[in-house]
Amino acid sequence: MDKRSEQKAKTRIKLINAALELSSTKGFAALSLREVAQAAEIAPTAFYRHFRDMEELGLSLVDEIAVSLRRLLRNARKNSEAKDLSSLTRFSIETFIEYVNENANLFRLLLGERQGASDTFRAALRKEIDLFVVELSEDLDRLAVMQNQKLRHSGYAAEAIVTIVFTIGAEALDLPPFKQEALKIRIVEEVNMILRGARETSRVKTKR
Amino acid sequence: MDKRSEQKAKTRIKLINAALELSSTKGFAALSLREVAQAAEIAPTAFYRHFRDMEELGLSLVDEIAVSLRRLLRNARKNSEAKDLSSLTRFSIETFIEYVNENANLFRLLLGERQGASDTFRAALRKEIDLFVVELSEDLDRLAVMQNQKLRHSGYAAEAIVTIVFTIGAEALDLPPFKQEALKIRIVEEVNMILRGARETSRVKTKR
DNA sequence: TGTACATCAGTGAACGCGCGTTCACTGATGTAC
DNA sequence: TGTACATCAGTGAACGCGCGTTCACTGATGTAC
Repeated sequence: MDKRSEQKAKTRIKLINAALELSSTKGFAALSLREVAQAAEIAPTAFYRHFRDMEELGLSLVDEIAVSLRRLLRNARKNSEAKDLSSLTRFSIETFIEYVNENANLFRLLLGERQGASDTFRAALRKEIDLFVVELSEDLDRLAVMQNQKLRHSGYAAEAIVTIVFTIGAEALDLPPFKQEALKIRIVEEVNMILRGARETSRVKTKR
Repeated sequence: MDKRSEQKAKTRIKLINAALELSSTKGFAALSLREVAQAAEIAPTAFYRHFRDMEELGLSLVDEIAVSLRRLLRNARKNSEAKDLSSLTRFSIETFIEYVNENANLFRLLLGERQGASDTFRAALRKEIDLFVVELSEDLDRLAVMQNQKLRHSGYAAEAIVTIVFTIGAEALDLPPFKQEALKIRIVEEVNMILRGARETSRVKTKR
């Protein structure tokens, strides 16, 4: 690869990381172009070689989130075979919390700007979350078949689970590790509650 | 009452409303003291007669939210007698969506700053939401007794319900009224799912 | 009631500062011959 | 390979602007006698 474009790519990444880091404390909306440039160790004017303005940078951050979410899903699935539903749930939630800790800034952005940010920004984030819900919904259906069970409304169940896991999981960001264990338990309990509620108890269905 | 303090109170309310209105489009974090003052039609310097800084104003907004949430709860309870659980759920969620529409700006703030805002701000919001969860949890227990049912973990159920209703309900803010009906159905389905999962099917418990 | 003084919400000028953006530039890297 | 020119990521000065905050002030309202 070009030495020139290689260097450019590096600077771009520095900008993205700087924005990610700064946004985690004060929120993306409160960032200035100049402070991001400074944190990335370039002159403010060089910013424009990479992004038209802060909004465009923001959309790149959403892309980062998207890539990262897909990686999360892949990891969770990789180990999802030959397990009963209950330990799979537990395992997936642990994977998730781990991911949240490793990508704290990305995650804060994902949840923090879901409301309040610009329309474009908000829509882009919504799209990624919806995608995630669809994927989970398909996984739930597949699992149900494997376990000879039926789910009503796997779509609703998936949406409810994602909402719970993301929102409560976000609290992990403010907690010391030793308190995260209790959080995991809460999430696991609530997700199991949803799964139980989504299951068709065949006893009710078949007339005896 | 003092004519002077009466006037002062009016100006204070103007400041609060201005901040609420402005924050709904760009987020509270992005507001400047001067633009809030201008929207409230006072000189920037008069701001200091009411609040030490923007953070203090923010905490007053949280108070507004708190008052408003309590009013919501009271309304929902007022009509909660002599109804079966399913129509009560439906009714409560309708009350809630109505409330969200009427207090759109307060609600946007409540959800938007849950992440990302300053620590004080975030903690204050968390406290209000937790209070709400506790109240709902007690209501659920009371209802279960009335209906001769048992709930496991009414606390978890309440937390899951509040998370779902608030988060999905927030989407109502971006929707035209005719699309809100579908949203309500989604919320009702998901809440029922949680309630179903929380119910102890006595068949499982008693040994026949 | 009238008068003299105190209070205090709101004003307007002024300050230094960081902001986003423009512009002409530099100098290392890339390309054509 | 060497040379001459083109490209373009990053620079630094400069701009006008809105920011938060200070300060001495005004004038309506409140209070004491």
